[in-house]
Amino acid sequence: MKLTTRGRYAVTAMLDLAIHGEMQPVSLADISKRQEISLSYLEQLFAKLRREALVDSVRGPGGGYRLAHDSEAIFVAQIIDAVDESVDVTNCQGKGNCHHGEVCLTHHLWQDLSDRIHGFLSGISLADLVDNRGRVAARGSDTVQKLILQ
Amino acid sequence: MKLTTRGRYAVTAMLDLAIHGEMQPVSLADISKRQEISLSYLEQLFAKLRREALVDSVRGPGGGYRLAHDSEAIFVAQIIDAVDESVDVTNCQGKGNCHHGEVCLTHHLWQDLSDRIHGFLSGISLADLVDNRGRVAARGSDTVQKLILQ
DNA sequence: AAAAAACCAACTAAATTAGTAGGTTTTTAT
DNA sequence: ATAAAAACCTACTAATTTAGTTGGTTTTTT
Ligand code: FES
Ligand code: FES
Repeated sequence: MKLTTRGRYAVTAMLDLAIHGEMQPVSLADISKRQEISLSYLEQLFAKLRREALVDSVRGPGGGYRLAHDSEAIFVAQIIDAVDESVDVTNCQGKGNCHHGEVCLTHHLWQDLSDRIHGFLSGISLADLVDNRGRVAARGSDTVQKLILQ
Repeated sequence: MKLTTRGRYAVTAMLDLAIHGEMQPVSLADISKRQEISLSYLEQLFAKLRREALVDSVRGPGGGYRLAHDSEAIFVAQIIDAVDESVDVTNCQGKGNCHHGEVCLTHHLWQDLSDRIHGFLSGISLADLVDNRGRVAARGSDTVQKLILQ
């Protein structure tokens, strides 16, 4: 499993986009300042997010990035997948072959955990995070007032 | 989050102990052969498992390791914790201070995920894994025949 | 006395991550 | 036209971590 700064940065940056990008595109320079993430590193992450069609870019002055879909339709799992972090915790990438080509003793445990993590992150949209300022334990229909963030 | 080969090795080795250690202690040389884990690496892992009182050791020929408790009372989360892998996926180790000493935008998301992962692994004992050969998705009361493993 | 095992400390190679450097291209505003 | 703002692109680098190795010692049994 890889779930490190890279994935956290990507989700944070996308959330920043969801919050500040309603009217006009948001430049990476802005995100870099607000979230304290290296601009160049952000560029690398957004190259991947764009390849996976999670964001659209606008070049030139006044340009930046926009969410490619409604924030209700972008899920945390997609963002993490896009930047090459994997929530898969098996040794065999799900192939079930890490002990002489056979399933090892603990494969099902890791597979099951992986599925649960992915399921959890697949159920949380950027809109959920905006609504709840990241507090998702009691997520779903419980409507929390939109907070002006940052 | 660190959940890599080290944690998987530790759980696999403990499961091997649970399976083969009913009568006499199991040597690391045996586990090394059966599970194909470097003996020296196993020694390092078992030093930690012993420090956390999850196993007892018996020195000298015929010696080896034994579970320090019933397999019903040893949980996967404890094993992972013992070998210094952490299932914590926050950037702040739960302190909530990674953005100018304040909670960052995504803290609650990661905290919540961490709690769920830990909760999941805290609910699975070695006995569960022995019973189900690692298949824990429908765990709990569903009794599956004990399989002779390996 | 020999062998089997735990126990211990230090080192190493490989991989990965986060970040840097140094550009180019596109587009807008003056 | 020019300058500036931004995306876009490639390659490098320092630090960290991991998995594994080496070379022992101590304890206990046969
Ligand atoms: S983790 Fe999948 S077979 Fe071992
Ligand atoms: S992850 Fe905890 S404050 Fe940012």
